[in-house]
Amino acid sequence: MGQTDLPSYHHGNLRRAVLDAALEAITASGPSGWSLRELARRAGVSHAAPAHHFGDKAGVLTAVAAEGFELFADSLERAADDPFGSGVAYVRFAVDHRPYFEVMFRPELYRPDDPALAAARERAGAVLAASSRKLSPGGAADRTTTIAAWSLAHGFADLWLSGALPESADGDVEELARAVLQVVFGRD
Amino acid sequence: MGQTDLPSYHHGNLRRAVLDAALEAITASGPSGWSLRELARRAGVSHAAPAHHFGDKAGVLTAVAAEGFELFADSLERAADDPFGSGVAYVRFAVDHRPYFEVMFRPELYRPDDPALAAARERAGAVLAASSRKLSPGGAADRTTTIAAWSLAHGFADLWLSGALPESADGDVEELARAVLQVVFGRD
DNA sequence: GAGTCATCTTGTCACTGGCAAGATTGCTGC
DNA sequence: GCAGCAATCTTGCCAGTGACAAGATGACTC
Repeated sequence: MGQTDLPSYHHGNLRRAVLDAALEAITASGPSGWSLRELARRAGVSHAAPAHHFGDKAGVLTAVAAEGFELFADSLERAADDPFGSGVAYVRFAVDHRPYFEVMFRPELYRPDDPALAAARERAGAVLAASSRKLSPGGAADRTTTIAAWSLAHGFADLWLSGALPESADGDVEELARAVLQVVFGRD
Repeated sequence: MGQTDLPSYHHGNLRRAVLDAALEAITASGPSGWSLRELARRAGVSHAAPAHHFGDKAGVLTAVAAEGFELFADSLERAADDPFGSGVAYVRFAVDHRPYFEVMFRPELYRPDDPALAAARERAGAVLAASSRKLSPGGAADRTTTIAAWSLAHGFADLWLSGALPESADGDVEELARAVLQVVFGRD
């Protein structure tokens, strides 16, 4: 019985543990309602351990945003055939991965020029642009239509998450999202 | 020469001074990038003075949100005749009163059940609802159209403020907003 | 099994939020 | 014109936080 579950000096995967703790904390109390030391406690390490991996609090949020944009790009890619489906996927991502979404579009929280983050953000942007290109193929209004579609999905997601829509309380997100997105995307 | 501009014990209008300092600080570094003590220093009072008026940090942000919703309702009222104009006013408000807007739709930052705030929020909501009622008069799709219009304006404003739109760098907000809003509001 | 280096700990400092107790001053009634 | 009162603001304090420095531990390599 030599081997016990005594905590070893080296955690093994502290980086992931801190990120997971951060996601939980953001879910519970927003992107600023927690401390680095609290994440350290949740991961069972000393108060200064997270700093080694992330530098500071902004470093943690940068990593969260980067991972978020990667997952976001994945989600959008799976629906890239169809602009309407991309819109639904946009809203679904916001609701299903709320802690990521709450950080991603708030660049003052992290370091927007971080290379890994910038790459992920641009990948997501490219997928989004490609899918919206199918909305109004060749037309001169391309850019305007793209921004309108993006704004609609983004605004709906943001209003839903903030609880501004009374429907947030009990309604079904996807059902309402489909009806709303139809207004611009013009089909079912 | 008896009367000098020596700082008196009583500030005179500390509440407003702290609010103004908060608005400046939010403009500079977001709704969480500052401390109560910093606001006190800016207002030239002791570190505990703001607490008397606002209780704590959430109290300051509650007051900011309440004032924001009042100003927001005022802006929307001036454009209430016309749904399209309301949409433009929505975006204008977000851009012209950015620090307010950045707090208003983030209820985890303040106390959403504060009476003054709730009243202001409901006033703004009522103005918005009244104006959007003119969009699709009598139709069954009323609620959906309303949410779509709201989402479009809100999403555009949020994306613009976050810098997600490349156009944020140099373009003219109102021009682009008008073009984008037209997609749902369907006129110029 | 010695050297190397990433990982994690301990210790520390200035700063923050929030509370308690006291000082100052405007105001109200007389 | 002044006594008493209540609002306003101050000083002092404490636990908790972010950030840094220096040292301990152990995994990995040759």
